[in-house]
Amino acid sequence: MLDLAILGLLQEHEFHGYEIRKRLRDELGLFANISFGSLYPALSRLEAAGAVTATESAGTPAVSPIPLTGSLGGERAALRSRRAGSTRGTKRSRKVYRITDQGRVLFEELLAADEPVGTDEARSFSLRLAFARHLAPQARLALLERRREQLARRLSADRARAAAGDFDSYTRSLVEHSTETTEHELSWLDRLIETEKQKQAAPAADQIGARTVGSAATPGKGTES
Amino acid sequence: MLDLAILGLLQEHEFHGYEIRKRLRDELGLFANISFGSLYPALSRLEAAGAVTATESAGTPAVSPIPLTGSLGGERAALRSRRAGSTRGTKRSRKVYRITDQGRVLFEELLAADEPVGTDEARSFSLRLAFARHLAPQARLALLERRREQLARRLSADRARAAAGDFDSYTRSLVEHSTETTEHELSWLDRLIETEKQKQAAPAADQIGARTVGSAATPGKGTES
DNA sequence: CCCCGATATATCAATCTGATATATCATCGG
DNA sequence: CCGATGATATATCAGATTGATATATCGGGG
Repeated sequence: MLDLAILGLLQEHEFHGYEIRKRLRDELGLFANISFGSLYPALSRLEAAGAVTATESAGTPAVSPIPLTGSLGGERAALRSRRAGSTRGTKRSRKVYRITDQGRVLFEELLAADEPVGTDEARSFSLRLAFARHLAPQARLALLERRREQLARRLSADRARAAAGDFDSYTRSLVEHSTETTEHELSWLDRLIETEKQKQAAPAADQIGARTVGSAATPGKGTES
Repeated sequence: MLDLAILGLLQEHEFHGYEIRKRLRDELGLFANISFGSLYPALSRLEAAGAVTATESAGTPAVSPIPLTGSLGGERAALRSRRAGSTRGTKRSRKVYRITDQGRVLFEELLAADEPVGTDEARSFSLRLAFARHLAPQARLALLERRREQLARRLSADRARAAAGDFDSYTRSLVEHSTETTEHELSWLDRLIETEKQKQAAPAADQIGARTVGSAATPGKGTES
């Protein structure tokens, strides 16, 4: 779960641990407050797997106030070890993580996989949808429809429970609300699917060659072994 | 989390592990599929804490097909040890769990506590609401209003995210849907709160002495064991 | 000057999931 | 009668996550 989120964040930018946490919290909102006890082990995991590289940095100040679309392409000029000269502005030695080619492959696998990544189906879907722009139109549609099936299953389960109906008023209200929420999400998803199909039916012409994943029709390589 | 769910189930019935799992899955629906790796340790935990007692049973057949509202009050007549005579119908030696007075106290504490029980706020609230009938009207209202505050916080966070708006269409749709869902739940909660307040304003006269928790006004004993 | 809050990394116990192992019993087909 | 399958039933393990705690640096307010 976290692995996918981290790799997704690192797609277009390099970050250090503490800031990854902030981004995940403030931007996506999917992870209310990731624990450092999961974040740092996840980063170690990814580093051990060769998906990211860590660079000890004495940290280029003025980056903190959220530049977002900033360029800062290849400047790994820091690396004064720790506690070297301290050019002033050395907030504190940080580990800056950058995604590798291997990491991009892993990202694509995690993103396009059939099974939910991690323990929570809803979270898994939301996370993947947040990165859906990295998926091939085909895989994107598949993602939406897998989620649709999940919700349909949940809806029948909810309805079955509602029909059984040996509940007190609180539990009944809970089941009813759950049913409504599922219906609401289902209709939202249907709209998304409809939009997606129209988008694919139309030639659209622009940005077809964008970085995509999971389509058997991808030209050349097809690295997703 | 699981502790509260188990104790809640055992309030009005005794069960063995496997069936607790089924009940939690089929009735509440809050736990899609509890792992045995959490269920059995939880039962051991509760037993060690003196909240439940375990009785090795050779198991009274014909209980399996979901009697639900069945009486079967005090028949712990089994207990032929394991593999004794086997009166036929001895499914398999099971451990039947029964809640203790200490367990009821623990249940009330967990149910009325301010902090979410376990890791998931939504789940924690749903679980507590499902057992809200065991709460004093006062504590019940407090539960609803604590949840209301959570949702209000989430709503502002969602709106802040939506306002920032540097998203692609998928993420934007996600944020919008999340906002709508939160609003929907908020209005549901407001209705619940309103109903609850009216219920408390009206004398109602009947079932005031029901088992309640967290009210300093609860009358004596109340042991319906 | 000192404490506080933000930044930054790290580790620990407790818990939960998913997988796996073991064993009994019922049912259905051959 | 036998074997496969699936439901019942308990147990344990590795891996992931949370919440708490520890450590350390830095800027600002009182």
